[in-house]
Amino acid sequence: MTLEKHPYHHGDLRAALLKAGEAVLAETGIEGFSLRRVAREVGVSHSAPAHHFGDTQGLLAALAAEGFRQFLEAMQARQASCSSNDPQDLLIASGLGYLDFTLAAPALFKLMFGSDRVDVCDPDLEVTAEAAFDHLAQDIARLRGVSPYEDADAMADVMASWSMVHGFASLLLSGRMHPVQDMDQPAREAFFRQVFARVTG
Amino acid sequence: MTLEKHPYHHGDLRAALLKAGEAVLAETGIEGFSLRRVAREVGVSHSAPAHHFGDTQGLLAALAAEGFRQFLEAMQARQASCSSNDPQDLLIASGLGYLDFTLAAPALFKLMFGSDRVDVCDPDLEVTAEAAFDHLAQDIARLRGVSPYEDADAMADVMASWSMVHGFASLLLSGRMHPVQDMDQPAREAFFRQVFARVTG
DNA sequence: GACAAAATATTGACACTGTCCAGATTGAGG
DNA sequence: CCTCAATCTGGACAGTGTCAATATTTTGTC
Repeated sequence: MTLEKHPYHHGDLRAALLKAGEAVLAETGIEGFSLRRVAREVGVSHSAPAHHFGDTQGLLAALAAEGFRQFLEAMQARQASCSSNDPQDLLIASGLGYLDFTLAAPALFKLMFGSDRVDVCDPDLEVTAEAAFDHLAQDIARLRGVSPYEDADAMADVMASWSMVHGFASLLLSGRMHPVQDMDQPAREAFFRQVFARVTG
Repeated sequence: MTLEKHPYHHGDLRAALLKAGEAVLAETGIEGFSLRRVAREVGVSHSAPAHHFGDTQGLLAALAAEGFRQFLEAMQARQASCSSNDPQDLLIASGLGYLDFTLAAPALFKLMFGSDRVDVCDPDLEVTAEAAFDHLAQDIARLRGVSPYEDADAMADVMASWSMVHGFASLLLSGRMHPVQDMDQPAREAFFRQVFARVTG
């Protein structure tokens, strides 16, 4: 068979669907997302994805899980490029990584945190989401010298920090925070530092 | 004609569609929302809504605008039932109203702040959203003694407060803030007060 | 009151969607 | 080699949004 474009078995269809799915999601947003479109993109029949992800919810859950991995990486990357070792600076770095991811992959972000269209009970998704939360918890642990899981005040710090950065990011995406939207990136970061410092400063 | 169930002209179809639309939205969520379903609910042909709202985006924009009105009312209601006149207490009351609305109409909240499926440029929507924002701005003006529109620090206060309460509400809805989710209402309110106080306290 | 114009609602069509089901193709283990 | 399970295809079905053509009613004007 010289034409090897369409072997009956794709080889690694699951990975290909995830990759294409992410692209489609970024292009069309959650509402325009279509399982058939993803299959078409990969060059496979419209009901092939079902064998790997069940239904649309399943694929979106897998994408969300992948999103949480990238999300964690974004926070870690900002911390890695942070010269300081001050716990406060490291927390802020996480916040900036949070924002980086949000702005880089808005549709994915909305999927992870807002959508009714994803199976929230997916085990892999729960694990990766928990890992991202844990990262923030450890930031606070380093800052307060006590684990949030053992100290209610520290847990309140986690919730406050999380709410602040998440609200900031969400409002930025929603298109309703006009004053901040119009800033360029450096100005926005400076503003965010100023705002974020209130909660832990 | 003795049977007056289906007069050709509905009378006030626009209002009926809005009402049914809100119910459908609450029941099925944004992703499951269907224009035909709303029309069916009202007992009218599947393309009748087009004459009043154009397309789905149009109806959803109108619903979102209506949502912002209720949203503002929820904040005002909490303030009205607030015995204190302390600006700080009034701000917190707004925050609690913010939460009230979020928990009472989660789908509407997501529509107003998160959805790609609503026409963000709808004039009525812009006005009502602005009015809600203004309410918060006045809370800060009262607290700081200067208008946020004329003072950058006060505007930063607005953004910080808004981000905090919005993040708290969003995370609560997202189902990812487990520690707070499991609280009953009084405990959650107490916790929110504690968290929210950090940003303006 | 009569009649044209505009607003309102219906019906049918089209392309698209997700999901189910029966069948075709392939790879792996006995 | 041969069976069996995994994988993939193609067709079917009900549902969707939106468009265009048509029907009905109200409104404004003479």
